[in-house]
Amino acid sequence: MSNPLSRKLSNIASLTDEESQSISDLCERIEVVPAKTDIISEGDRPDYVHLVLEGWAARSKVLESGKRQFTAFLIRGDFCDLHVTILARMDHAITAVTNCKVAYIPSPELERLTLGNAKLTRALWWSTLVDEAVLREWIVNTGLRSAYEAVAHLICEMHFRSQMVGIVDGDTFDLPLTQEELGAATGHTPVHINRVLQKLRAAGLIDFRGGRLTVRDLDGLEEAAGFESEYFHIRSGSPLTS
Amino acid sequence: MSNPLSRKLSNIASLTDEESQSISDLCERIEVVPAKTDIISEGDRPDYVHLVLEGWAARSKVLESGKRQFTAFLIRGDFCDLHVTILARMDHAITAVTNCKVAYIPSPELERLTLGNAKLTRALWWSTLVDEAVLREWIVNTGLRSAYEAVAHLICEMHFRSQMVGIVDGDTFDLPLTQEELGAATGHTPVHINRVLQKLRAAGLIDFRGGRLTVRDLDGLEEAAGFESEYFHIRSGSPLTS
DNA sequence: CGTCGCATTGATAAAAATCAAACTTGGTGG
DNA sequence: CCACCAAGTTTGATTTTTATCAATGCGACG
Repeated sequence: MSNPLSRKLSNIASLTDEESQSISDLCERIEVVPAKTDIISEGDRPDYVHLVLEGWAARSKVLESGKRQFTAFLIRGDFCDLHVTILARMDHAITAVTNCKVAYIPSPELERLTLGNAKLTRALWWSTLVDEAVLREWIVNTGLRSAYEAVAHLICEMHFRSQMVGIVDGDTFDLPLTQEELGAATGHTPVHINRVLQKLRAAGLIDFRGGRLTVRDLDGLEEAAGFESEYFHIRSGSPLTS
Repeated sequence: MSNPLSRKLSNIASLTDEESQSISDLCERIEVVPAKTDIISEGDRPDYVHLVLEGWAARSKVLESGKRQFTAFLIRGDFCDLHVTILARMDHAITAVTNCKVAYIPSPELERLTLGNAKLTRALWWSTLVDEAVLREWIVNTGLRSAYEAVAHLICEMHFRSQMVGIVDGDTFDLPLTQEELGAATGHTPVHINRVLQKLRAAGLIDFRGGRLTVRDLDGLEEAAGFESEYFHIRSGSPLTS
C-alpha cells in the first residue's frame, strides 16, 4: 500500500496485492518538478498521464490581466490529466506549488491495466467524479460563501483529502500555501486572506504557520465552513466515515 | 442528425448513420419534467442515465441557509449524470429551469454501445472533459471576474453551447433565466444582476427580454467577458471554429 | 381589473479590494 | 555571528464593489 494511488483508491475499493503491484509498476518513470514551475503548461499536449506522488500542485488559469485563479489543488495520489489525451491541448496549466515528485505514466499502459479490470476502472471513474464534485464545491466557495467560510472550507477539504492518503499527523498536516496562494484559490486578495486567517485563529479553530496547519477544533471548523464530506463518496465502511 | 446528442458529438467526431441511429435508439424512454421541479434530487441513486433533449436544467447546491448556487446549466444534448451509477448517491440536485424533455437511458445499454466503439467512447469522454473545463471556467467567473464580466462570460458560454447544438437563430437564442437565476449561477444578488444587465445593454452588447437574448456585438461581448472558446476543444475543422 | 412574479429604482450597509507602509523571519554571505 | 535581504505577513486608511432593505413599476394571465 505504499503507492499513493493505491492508498487513495483503497478508500473505495479493496485492491488485491496484484492490483496494488500493477499500479506501482505504472509509476516507473518518476521526475522531480521544482516548486513554482509548470508540471504541464497551458497549450501542452501531454504524452503521459501525470500522477502526483509527493508535494502539492495546483491547476491554474491565468487571465490577460495577469491575475490567476487556482481551480484545484493536487496532492499525493492525484492525477493531473487522466484521459486528457482525448483533448488536443491543455486549457489550463498545472503548476508545482512545492517541489513535486511526479510519475509519468504512458497512457497505453494505464489503458491496458483498466481494460480488463472493471474494479479498477470503476475506482478511477470514482476519482474523476470526485474531482468534479470538488470543482462544484469550489464554485460554491467562490460564489456563495463568505471569505471566512470559503477559507475554512478549503482547509476542511485539504484536511479530509490529506487524511485519505495518510498524510495527516494527529491534527496537523501540510498546507504549504502562502496567503497569496490561498487567495488565488478562494478568489480573494492576500490582504483579506490575512484578516480571515486571523479570525480563524482568534476563534480557536486553527493554528497555521510555516506551511503546517493544526486543526484546533474540527467540529467548529466544519461548522464555520458548512463542510460535509459526503461529496467525496467514501464507502461507508471506510475508516474515514466517522 | 435530429438527435441532440448526435448533433453535439458531431462537433468533434464524424458519426456514421448507424452510430447516430444507435444513439437515437438509446433515447427510447422520454419524460417531460415540468419547470422548477427536480430531474434528480440530492441523495438520489439514479437507475438511469438522464439526457436533456429539450429545455434548460441546472445543477444546484443548496446550503443550510437556504441559499443556492448553480454549478452548471444543462441544455439539449447534455447528460445529467453520465457514469454517476458509480457513486452511491447524488451530491447535488438537477432542477428543470424550464419544462424539459429528458431521455431515461438504462446504463447497460449505454455501456453496450460504447464498449465496442472507441470513437463513441472518446466522444463521450470529450463531453465529460468539456463539462469539467466549463466548471473550471465557472470558478474563474465567481472567483476572479467582476459581476459584469461574469455575466458577459456566462452569456458567451451559453451562446457558444447553443450554437454547438443548433439552437441559435441568427444572433438570438433562448436564455430562459430570471435575474435571480442568473445570480444563482454567478454568485450575485438579483438586484446586482439587474444593474449589470442594464450596463450590458447600455454598452450595446446585448438585448435581453422574455427569456430571449440577442447578441448585438459579439466581439465586444467576448472582449468584455474575456471569453475564449478554446476550452470547448472543438476540432479545428468544425464550422464553429471561425 | 386585480394579482402575482419579475424587474427596476433608490438609499444604505457590509464585504472585500486597493494602496502603502512597516514588520517578521528564514536564509545568505561577509 | 551578525548584517542584510527577500519573501511573506501584518497593519491601517480609503475606495470600490456588492449585498441588503424597501418600495415601486409593470406585464402576462386568469
